Parts: sequence; C-alpha cells; structure tokens
Amino acid sequence: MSKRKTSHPTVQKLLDTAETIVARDGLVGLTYDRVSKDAGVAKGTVLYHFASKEDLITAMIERLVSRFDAALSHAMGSDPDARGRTVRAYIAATHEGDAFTGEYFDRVNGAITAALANTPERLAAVQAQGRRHQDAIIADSPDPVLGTIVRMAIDGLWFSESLGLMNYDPMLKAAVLARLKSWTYGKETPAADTHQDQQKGEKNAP
Amino acid sequence: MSKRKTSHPTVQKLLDTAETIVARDGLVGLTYDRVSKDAGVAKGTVLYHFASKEDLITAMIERLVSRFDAALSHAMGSDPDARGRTVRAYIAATHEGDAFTGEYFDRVNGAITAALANTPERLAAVQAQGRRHQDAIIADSPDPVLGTIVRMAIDGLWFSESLGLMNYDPMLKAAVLARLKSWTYGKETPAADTHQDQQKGEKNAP
DNA sequence: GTTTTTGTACCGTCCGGACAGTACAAAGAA
DNA sequence: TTCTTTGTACTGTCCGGACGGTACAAAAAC
Repeated sequence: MSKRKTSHPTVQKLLDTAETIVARDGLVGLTYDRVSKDAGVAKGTVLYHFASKEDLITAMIERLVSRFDAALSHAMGSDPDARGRTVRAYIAATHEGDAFTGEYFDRVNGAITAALANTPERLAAVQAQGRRHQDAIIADSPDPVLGTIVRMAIDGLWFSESLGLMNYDPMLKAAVLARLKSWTYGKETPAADTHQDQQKGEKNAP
Repeated sequence: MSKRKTSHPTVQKLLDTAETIVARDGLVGLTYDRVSKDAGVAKGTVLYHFASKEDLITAMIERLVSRFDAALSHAMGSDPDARGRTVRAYIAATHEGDAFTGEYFDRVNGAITAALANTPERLAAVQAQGRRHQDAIIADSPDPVLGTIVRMAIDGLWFSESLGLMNYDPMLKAAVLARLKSWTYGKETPAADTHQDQQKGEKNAP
C-alpha cells in the first residue's frame, strides 16, 4: 500500500504540491481534495501513498529535516577550519545558501514549524535533529556556551522570520550575522569587538 | 453586542477557559462547544462575546501581548541601571518571573505562537510589540548589535522551549543566561582585550 | 502479474455561525 | 408609586457545508 520508497516520483510530486499549498494557505488549507486536484491526480492516489493526513504531514516534516541536514553537511564540507565548524555551518545553512531562504521557504517552514507545536507524534524527528546538532556544536565549539548562544540567536532570528513575527533591518541583521560568525572561531571576546563589523553589510534579501 | 470591555468577568472567564483548552489540545481543540461547556455557559454566550472564532483568538493574543509588556515594564522598573535595561528586562521577563515560565505557559505560548504563523490578521499586535521592543533595545543598549543578539538568543530559546522543539541541559541553559545577562551592561566585561584577525571568515558567500 | 492509478459514490462527524427567544435590571413616563 | 420601555446578557437549537476516510471495480503501467 503506502510505505513505498520516498523517492517515488509521484510521492515527490505530492509532497511538492502539499508544500505549495501549505506555503500559501497554511496547514488548514491542506486537504486531500486540494492536493489531488493541484497535483493532477485522483484523490485515491493521494490516499494510496498517504493513508492518513498525519502520514502526509510527517513525510513533509521528514523531508524538510533531511534537506536541512544536507545543507548543513554541505556547508561543513567546504569549511577547512574545524573549530566551531558546526555552528558556523548552522549560520551558513540558514543564511548563505538559497535552500532555506526566501519568501517561499519562510512560509513553508513557518507553517510546518507551527504544525509541530507540542504535538509529540510529529516532533520526534525534529527533536532528534535538534539534539544531534546541539551535541555537534558542543563538541567542536571552542567555547560551548558561546556556540550555543550563536545557535540560539540564529534560531531566534529564523523563527521570527519564518513565522513572520519580526522584520529586522537588513543592515542590523548583516551586522548580527557577521558578529555571530566571528565568534565561532573562538578568539575574540564577544563584548570587545564592537566597532568593526558595522559596515560589513551584505546585500541579502529583506 | 460584542465589543465590550475586556475586563468583563465573563470575558475573562472565557479567555481563561480558552487558554486552558489551547494549552491542552492546541488551537484545533478550540471550539465554541468546548469553550462553552468548560466555562459552564451556553454556546450562545460565547458567541455573544466573541462573534467569530477569530475574535476569540485575537483576544487571547492581545491578552498575552499585554501580559508580556506588563512583565517587561515590571522588570525594567526594578532595575536601577539604565544601560541595556530593556534587553536585561527581556531576559528577566522570560526567565526570572513565573508569569511566562512553566509547562502551562509553554504550551499556551507555543500554541498561540503557532497560530500566528504567517496570518497577517493575527500578527499585527505581536509585530508591533516586537518592533517596539527592538527600538527600545537599540535605544538603551551600549552595543546595539550585541543587544539584538541577546534578544535573538532569548527568542530562540523561548521558541524552542514553548514549541517543544528542544530541551536544553539546565546547566548549559543557566550558563547561557548568565553570559547573556553579563553582556547587557556594556563593554566592561572581563578580558575585553585583543581583536585581531576578524577577516578570516569574511569570504562572504551570498 | 504485481504495482500503481483512476473515478465515483458515499458516510459519519464535527464545526462555525445564524437565529429566535428568555431573563432581568435600569431608566424614564404616568 | 406603578407601568412601560430599552439595552444587555445569556440560552439552546438548528443547518449547511466541509473534511477525513472508506469501498470498490476496473484500467493502466511497469
């Protein structure tokens, strides 16, 4: 019946469609009818691959988790400096690639994040990922507390943006990211380097 | 009809009830029937005070916003040091009082936060509050970028906890909070010495 | 010949909201 | 005082519609 390979083209197409719907209308807009119509398949086909709506949502979550892990690995792979590599890749994955930036992904991630809130069944994969990242950050950060703070700040920024709660000034945001990144190497004291990263502005999308 | 004073006892009772429901079952569990039954009033009464479900949700959000502002003001009022006062109060309000801590409020805040995701109609009050806080932080922080980072880190921690995404080790968390707080006073942090290289990681990718 | 897809008809449930009506108290009118 | 009006608070029922999921027979596709 359903537990087929996730690489199945129809499965991917359905997940893409579901993602688009969720990005536009949120989780409430996600119905079998809508998915089937938008994907151009019969409703029965959607049911065939995803026996319940929870299955569909879970699959979306797992795909996002995998994608982020891939982006993280990629960023780590191209970083020659081992110290603080994980948390630096964390910054890169969320703000330097294009996989997890932009309006569309903000909306998708926002909606999916919202769908996670205190729903233990859905949280498992994400919690595991969070713990894994945290362990890795602790392990390779010269200053684990500082590394954790960087991660939390990135999280805060990410949540605010994907949920649409805050809109930081691009210049300020660029300065924040530059400062956070400089901390990952473990040499400076956070409160000391107050003057050099201000004009380090990047173009970065609003 | 509906637009009565929010201090009306029945209104408060209904909001309390709605909050409890949301804390237990999330937003999806919030129905007129449930609220009326749990509050011990007729369904019509709920309709009388909240003409639509959106009204009810909006009222819950606004009450939470007010509460947080009150907690922030309170924390600021008892802080003699003007430098970084806002962001320090931000830390205190989220981690030192009991108004915004604990399992119950994590669940309420998580569910409500989730309900905000990219729904412009509901976001207004929260966005305004976010901007207000940001302006205040910028205004009284000795180092605005650092102040913003502290705020973002607090946000990240707060989101992770209230959405149930992460569970940080209490010791680590305490160390993080202590470090963040120490930064709020300005640059007289210990060992504020050298700031050399800094361009080592600035090969900017985007 | 097994997997995948289609198409349609259907069911039970739940929910938002409309609505008509009751209870009552305060404010005038007599 | 007594009667009438008016507005507020609250009640309980009802309905249209949507949605998740079932059932199934049969056709493609691999």
